[in-house]
Amino acid sequence: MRAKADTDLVRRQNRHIVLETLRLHGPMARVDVGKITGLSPASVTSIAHQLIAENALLELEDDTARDPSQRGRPAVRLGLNPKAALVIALKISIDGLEIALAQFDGEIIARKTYPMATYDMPAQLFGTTAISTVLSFLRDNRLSATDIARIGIATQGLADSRLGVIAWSPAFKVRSIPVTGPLESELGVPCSLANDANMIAEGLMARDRYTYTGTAAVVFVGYGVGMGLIIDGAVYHGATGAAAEFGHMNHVPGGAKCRCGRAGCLEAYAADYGILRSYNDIVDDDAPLSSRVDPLVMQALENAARSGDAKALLAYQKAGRAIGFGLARLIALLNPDRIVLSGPGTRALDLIEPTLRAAIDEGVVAELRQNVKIETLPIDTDMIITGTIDAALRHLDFEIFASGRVHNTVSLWENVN
Amino acid sequence: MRAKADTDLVRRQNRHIVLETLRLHGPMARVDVGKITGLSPASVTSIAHQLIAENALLELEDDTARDPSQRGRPAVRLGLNPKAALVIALKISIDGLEIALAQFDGEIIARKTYPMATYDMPAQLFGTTAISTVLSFLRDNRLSATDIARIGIATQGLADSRLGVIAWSPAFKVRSIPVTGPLESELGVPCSLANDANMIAEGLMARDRYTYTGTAAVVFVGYGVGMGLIIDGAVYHGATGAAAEFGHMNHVPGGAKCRCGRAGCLEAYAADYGILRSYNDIVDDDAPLSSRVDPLVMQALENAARSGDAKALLAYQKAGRAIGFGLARLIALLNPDRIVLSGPGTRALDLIEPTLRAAIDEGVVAELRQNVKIETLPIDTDMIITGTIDAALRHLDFEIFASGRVHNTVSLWENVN
DNA sequence: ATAATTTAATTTGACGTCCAAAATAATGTT
DNA sequence: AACATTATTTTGGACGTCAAATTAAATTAT
Repeated sequence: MRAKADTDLVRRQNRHIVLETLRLHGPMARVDVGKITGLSPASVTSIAHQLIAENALLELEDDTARDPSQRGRPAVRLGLNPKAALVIALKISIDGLEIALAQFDGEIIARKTYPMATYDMPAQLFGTTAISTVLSFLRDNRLSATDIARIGIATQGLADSRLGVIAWSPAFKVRSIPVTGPLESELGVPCSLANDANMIAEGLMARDRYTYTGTAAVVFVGYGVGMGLIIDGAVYHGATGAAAEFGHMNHVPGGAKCRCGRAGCLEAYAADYGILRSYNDIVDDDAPLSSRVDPLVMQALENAARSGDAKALLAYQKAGRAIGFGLARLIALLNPDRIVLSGPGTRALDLIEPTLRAAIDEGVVAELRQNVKIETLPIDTDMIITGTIDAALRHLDFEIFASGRVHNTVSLWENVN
Repeated sequence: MRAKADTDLVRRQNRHIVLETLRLHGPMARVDVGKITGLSPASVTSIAHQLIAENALLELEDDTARDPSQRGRPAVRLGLNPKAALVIALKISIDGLEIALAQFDGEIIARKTYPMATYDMPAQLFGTTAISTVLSFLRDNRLSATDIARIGIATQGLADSRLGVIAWSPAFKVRSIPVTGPLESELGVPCSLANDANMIAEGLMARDRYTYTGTAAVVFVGYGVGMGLIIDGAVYHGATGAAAEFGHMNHVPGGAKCRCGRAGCLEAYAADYGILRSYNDIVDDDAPLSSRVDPLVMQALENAARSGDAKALLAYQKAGRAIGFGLARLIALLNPDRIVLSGPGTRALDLIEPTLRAAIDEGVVAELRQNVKIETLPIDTDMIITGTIDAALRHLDFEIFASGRVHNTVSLWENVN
């Protein structure tokens, strides 16, 4: 049941859509905000007045884009105040921690990748190491933790975003690694943890808001197989925040052993290491190969397949069939309107696509199949970082609009300059 | 992006939660509505005044429940006006059409099952037959189509609720059967078509609103295997309204032939006819048996399995394994917090449950498995009808609250009496 | 019987929001 | 310099919620 509504809710909602409009379309005049949102010019004026007073918005001076033959009073464009707040994105990988610093307008103003031997770390050590790494990053940028409004953290594997714990990840030997707890208590900054594929979906939505309004599944194929699920125009996180573990959706009961400890996961057939194993003809119940495969090795395998190596081609076909049946199952269950294939693995799309499409046709009834658009998108891994930033900023939009009072951890213009 | 808000939205929203509260908890005093919704007594008075004037609510006279030692001015209970509107639920089965007539308060005041040889019908004939059946039902109840505010239709198989067409159903030999189109144009009543398992989920939510707030999957096992998916406290319909075809989610690529025309669907192992086929040892690529199995036959098979018939037991175990792996895949993908097993097939739960649970444990990583509650619920098939009514009434709540003006097809008290 | 007490519902007045319309501002055109 | 045009702000009315005061309708106490 929805909560009761009052005039306060009205203002919050309308402040929110003004912020969202400017974030989505970039700076524009008050009139244009009104046209897009449906708000009257009077209301836009009033809301903008508030948000400017709170330093969330700025009136832009540059009339460079102005047409000199345009009659009438010139429009004053409104834009997000880049200095309204700073957010940090953290990306956890098997061999390092990537940190990016972004302004309220989304511009990344600093980034650095720190080597970190995550795999052999005990569970408690990760938090303290991450804290000192972030602090060092902040020092290098002449900032302190109090200047940061929010930290978003993306990880491979199974993230329990409700508890802020990495339940399991290929980047770690151990399980149950607490992340947001130590970071929040030490740095005093609100943190959120999520799966990296979900953050790619966030990035995609930030980039192309009007395309992803219904239900879409974004598949990310590479060293692993991930998925971000967009349901009714919002990234779906599930009960504990671990949703859309497409890579560990079972493909064949009792099949190939997976990094996660189970047998027959889709990933064990379609991730880099799975394809390589197929090629090497290792029996299914062997332990999985080292989970990170050298890209050059994969490149060589692709070339071999393209130049007629039947065994190599078969390995890719097996991968395509696994992904295809996984998608067929997803289509039957969720009836999505769009599936996006992305990730480094799509370089070999010519090798896997025929069996992938055949498997979908074989695995799901035509009436369901025909309503879903399947497309390929060249998404670089950097979208994990940008998507994490987008998600953090959207959260701030909500905080700022929701309270009317700026959250106490949000650095206003005065604090930063 | 959400739409802009104004005072009109506030009233609509608050009218809606007042109606919803009364539908959920039954009649109560204005004060209590205020306590539950968080609205002030003044606002409840104002909203109730409007809704009473529109004949959506009534002040109840019966103070039977009143405690005579209760001091103070006696509370006047508000209740949904049973005569505010009438809705009809239609349930399409392979051999008949069930019709139920319900009041605005949800009480079913008439129902009848009409024999109808659906299976051999040409696609266009169903609509005209259904229309004349509904008209005959209405005549028997001294009503005309203009007295009906809404018709909800539930069907087995794949319903495209966006187009109002049955894409495919075991009740019909042909495909693409238009349903809402002919009914709406002939009767002049808004109609909606949905899958029967989705309507069971609607009924479950109407009964137990506070249990189903997050993500839950309701499995219905019987002559087929269906599923209703509740996501974020609302039944999920997917892009075309065909969502949650769990029964036709592939289990084994190239496996047993299914009624839908594909091979290896979960249903082909776990529905009555699938279990019977397993028992009869028919090779997988044979055509499926007749899709409706006599319950007595299934009863005999169950008894055989319980008294030590190894082949019969194996058939049930195969069914459990198919459902288990299907649920494992669903858990990996959606990370739900609740799975409900229901339907006539759960009579044999003792036979299928051990392999079902083993398959889940085998098919999904423990960290995901442990967060989902799996329970069994004795749901009778009648919940398809009641759930369809619940869904139709909730839609009316929305219409009434949304417009403030009662929809023109809604019969008010004056029209009916 | 009558007053006091208690609880429910309504009325009143203040406040916040949106919007239409009028007023003002800032430019180009004649 | 007056006019036309476009953007923004101001004004005043409509409508929502709510707190507080008032009214209503019962029981209990005297």
